Amino acid sequence: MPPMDEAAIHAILSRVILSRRLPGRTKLGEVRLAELFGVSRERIRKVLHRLGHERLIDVVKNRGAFTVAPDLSEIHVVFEARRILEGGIAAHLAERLTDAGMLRLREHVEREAEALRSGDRATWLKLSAEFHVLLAELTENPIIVQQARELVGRTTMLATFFESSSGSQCGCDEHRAVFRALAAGERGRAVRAMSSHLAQVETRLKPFACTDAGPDLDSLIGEYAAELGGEVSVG
Amino acid sequence: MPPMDEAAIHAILSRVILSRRLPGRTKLGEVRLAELFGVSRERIRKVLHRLGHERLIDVVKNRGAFTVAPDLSEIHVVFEARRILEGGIAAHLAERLTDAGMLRLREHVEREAEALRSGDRATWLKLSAEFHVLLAELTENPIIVQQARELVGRTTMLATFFESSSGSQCGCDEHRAVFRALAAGERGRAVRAMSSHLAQVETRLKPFACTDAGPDLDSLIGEYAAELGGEVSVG
DNA sequence: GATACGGCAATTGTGCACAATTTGCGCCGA
DNA sequence: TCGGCGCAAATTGTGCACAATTGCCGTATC
Repeated sequence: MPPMDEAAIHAILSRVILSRRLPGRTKLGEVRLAELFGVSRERIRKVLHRLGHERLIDVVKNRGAFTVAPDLSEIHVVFEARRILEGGIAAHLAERLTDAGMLRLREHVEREAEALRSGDRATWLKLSAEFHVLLAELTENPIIVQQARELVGRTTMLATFFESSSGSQCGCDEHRAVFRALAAGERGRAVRAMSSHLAQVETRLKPFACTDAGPDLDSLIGEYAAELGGEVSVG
Repeated sequence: MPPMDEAAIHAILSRVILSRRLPGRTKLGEVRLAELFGVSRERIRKVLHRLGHERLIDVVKNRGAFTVAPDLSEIHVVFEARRILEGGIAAHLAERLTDAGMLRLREHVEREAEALRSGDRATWLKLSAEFHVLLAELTENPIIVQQARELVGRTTMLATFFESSSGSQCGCDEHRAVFRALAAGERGRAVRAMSSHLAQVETRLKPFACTDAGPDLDSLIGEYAAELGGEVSVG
C-alpha cells in the first residue's frame, strides 16, 4: 500500500478532532498515530504541529499533543466571535452588494430551501455552512474569507452531530431574513438578523454539546479514514 | 555563545518580513539563514514553516520560502479586512462596553495625546496600534483578540516606516472620535468613526509603500537582532 | 538560430539515531 | 501514614545523513 501523504492525514485528524467525539485532553501520541497511519513519526509530528497552529489541538513543548476540552464556554466564544466578525461582514455587504452577488445569494438560499423540502439533511447542513462562507466570499477579501472559513469550520462539525432536527425549519428562514436585509441595503437590520440567527444556532446546539466519554481514537480514525477513502491499518 | 532559540529567530524574521524593506519574492534559503543565525537547518525550517502558516511568507513545496510581493493591493486588502473586523468589534462594544472598559479606553487615548504632545513619536506609534488591540481585548473574546492582533501587526510595521509625520496629528483625534461614539453607545456612529479612521490611515500610508530595492537580508537581520538584544554572526 | 532533450548542481524533504525532558513509581525517612 | 527524593521508562526534541525534486546550462539537432 502506498504511504499516506501529509494532507490526507491532516484531513482525517481534523475531522476526528472537530467531531468532538473523543474526550477532552485526550493524548495524541506520536508513535501511536504513526503506527495507526503506517507512516513515520516525523510525518505525524509535522501534522500535529500544524493542527496545533490551527488551534485544533493543544501542543505543549516536551509533553505532546492533546485535544482541547469541549466545554460550553468555548462554544460560546466561537459563536460570539462569529457574531462580531459576520456582523462586520453583513454591515460591509449591506452597502456594497452587487447584483451578481445578490443573485448568488438568492440562488443559494433557494437551494437550501429545496434541500430542506426534499428532506436531504446532509446537503442542507452543508449548504447552511456554505451560506456563511459565501457571504465572506462576497466581500472579495481573502483575509476575511479565511477567518470566516476557520470559524465556520469550527462549528460545522458540531452542527452535524448535535443539532436537533426539530429546529431545522428555522435556519432557512433566518438565512432568508439576512438575505432580504442585505438586498434592501439596510445595514442595521442585516447585522441584527445575522446576530440573532447565530445566537439561535448556538442555543439549539448547547443542550447536546456535552459528550464526555466517547469512542476511542483508533475506531474514530478508522471511521473517518473510510469516509475519505483512505486506508488505515487498525489493529 | 548560547544557540538562539526558535522563538527568538521567529521574532527577528517576523520583524524583517513585516518591515517590508526587502524586495518581493526574495528567497529565504534554509542553509543561508542557518549560517546567519548560527543554528541548525532544521530549526530554521521549523520557523519558516510557521511563518508560512502565518502567511508572512510563501512556502512552496520543494522550492523553499519567499517573501511576498509588497504590492499596493495587499495593503488595501489588509485595511479592508480591518474595517470589516474592527467595524464588527465597534458595533459589538457600543452595546456592551462596561464602565471599567470605558475607563481603560479613556486612559489609553489620553496617553496617546500625551505622547503626541511630548513629541515621542515611537511611543505614540506603539500606543496607536495598541488602541486597536485594546478594543479587541475589551470584547473578552480570545479568538477576536488573536485575529485583530494579527491584522494590526501586519499594518504596524508599515506605519513605523512609511507614515508621513505630517499626518500624525489626526490619528489621536480619530481615536477619540471612536471612543466618544462607543461611550455614548451609538453603534452606527462608532462603526463609521472606526471605518473612516482606518480609511484615513490607509490613505496616509499609500504614497510611501512602494519600495522596490532595499537593503539585503543579512544586514536587515543584523539590525533587527540588535534591536531585540540577540546575537547574530553577520559575516 | 531556436528549440528540445539530457545531465548536473543546488536545495528541500525524509527517516533514523541519539539527546533532553517529563512523569510515574518506588523507596526511604520523619 | 504521609511527604519528599530519586531513579527509570516513556515520549518528545534535535541534528545528521541520505533521497528526491527542481531549475539551469550545455549540447545537439532540426
